[in-house]
Amino acid sequence: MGRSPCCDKVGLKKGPWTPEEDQKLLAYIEQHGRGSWRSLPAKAGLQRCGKSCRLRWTNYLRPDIKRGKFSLQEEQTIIQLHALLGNRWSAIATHLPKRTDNEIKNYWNTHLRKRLAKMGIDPITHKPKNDALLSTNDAQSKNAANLSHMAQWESARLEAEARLVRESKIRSHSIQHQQPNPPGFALESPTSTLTVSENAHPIITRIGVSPMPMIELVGTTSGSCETAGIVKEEGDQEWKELGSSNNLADYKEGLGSSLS
DNA sequence: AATCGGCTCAACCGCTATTGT
DNA sequence: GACAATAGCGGTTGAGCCGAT
Repeated sequence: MGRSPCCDKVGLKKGPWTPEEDQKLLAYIEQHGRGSWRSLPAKAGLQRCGKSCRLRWTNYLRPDIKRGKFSLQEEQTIIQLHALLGNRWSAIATHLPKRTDNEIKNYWNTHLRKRLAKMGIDPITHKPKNDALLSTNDAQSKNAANLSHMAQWESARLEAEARLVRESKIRSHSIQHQQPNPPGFALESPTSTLTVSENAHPIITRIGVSPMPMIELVGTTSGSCETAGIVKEEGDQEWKELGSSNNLADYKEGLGSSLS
C-alpha cells in the first residue's frame, strides 16, 4: 500500500483556509464536480494537497451540511448509535445525514462523553461505572445486554449492506445491458437503495423507535451474512421472526426501553 | 486590564481499505 | 498476484475564544 506524499510536498500550504481558497474550491467543484482530489488543487489553482481539499469540502463547504448546535434528538441519536457502533463516526454520521463525522466526533469528545461520565456512565461501554449497581439492577443489566445484541446486529447489517452494494453494482451493470425490467426488487432506505435479486430472500429489519431514526438491518438468506431475525417486509403490518437467534425475543422486547 | 486555564473545533497525521495497472 | 495510487477513517493537535481570577 502506497502512502500519499500529501502536504509534505514543498510549497503546499497548511493550516486554516482563507475565504479566497474556499471560493476557489467551491467554484471548481460547482463547475467540474468532485472528480479526483489528487489533481483538483492544481486545476483549481490551490496550493493545497488533495487530502486537505477533500477534508475542507466534506467537513465545511459541502452545501448539505447542517451547522450549529446539536438538537436533543441528535444528541440522543449519537449516544444510542455510539453504544451500538463505538467510535465508528462515519457509520454514525450516515444516520445523521446533515452532520459530518468530524463534527459528530468533536461533539462526542467535547460534550457527550463528559456528560455521560458525569452521569456515572462509562462512555466506552455505555454501562454504569459501578458494577455493583449493575448486578442489583435487572433493568440496567438487561439494557446493557440488549445494547450488546444490537451491536452484533448492526455489525451484521453493515457487512450485509456492504456486500449488497457490491453485488448490486455488479448486477446493475448486467441488468442495464440485459434486463430492462429485472426480477427481484429494490429496497429503499434513508441512505441508499439496495437491489435484491429474486433468488435471495430479503431480511429487512427496521428499528424505528422514536426519537431514534429508522435503522434497517438488511440481509439476504443467499449470502454468507445471514442476519435472520425480526422481519417486517414491505406492506406487512406485523413484525415476523425469522432465524434462530436465542436473543431475538429479548432484543425485540428491549428495544422500547433501550431506545425510547 | 492582564493573565491564566479550560474548551471548542477545524485541520492535520498516520493508518487501512479500495481501486487501478 | 504484486504493487502503486487514491480515498476514507479515526485519533490527535493547536490556534483562538471565553470566562474566571
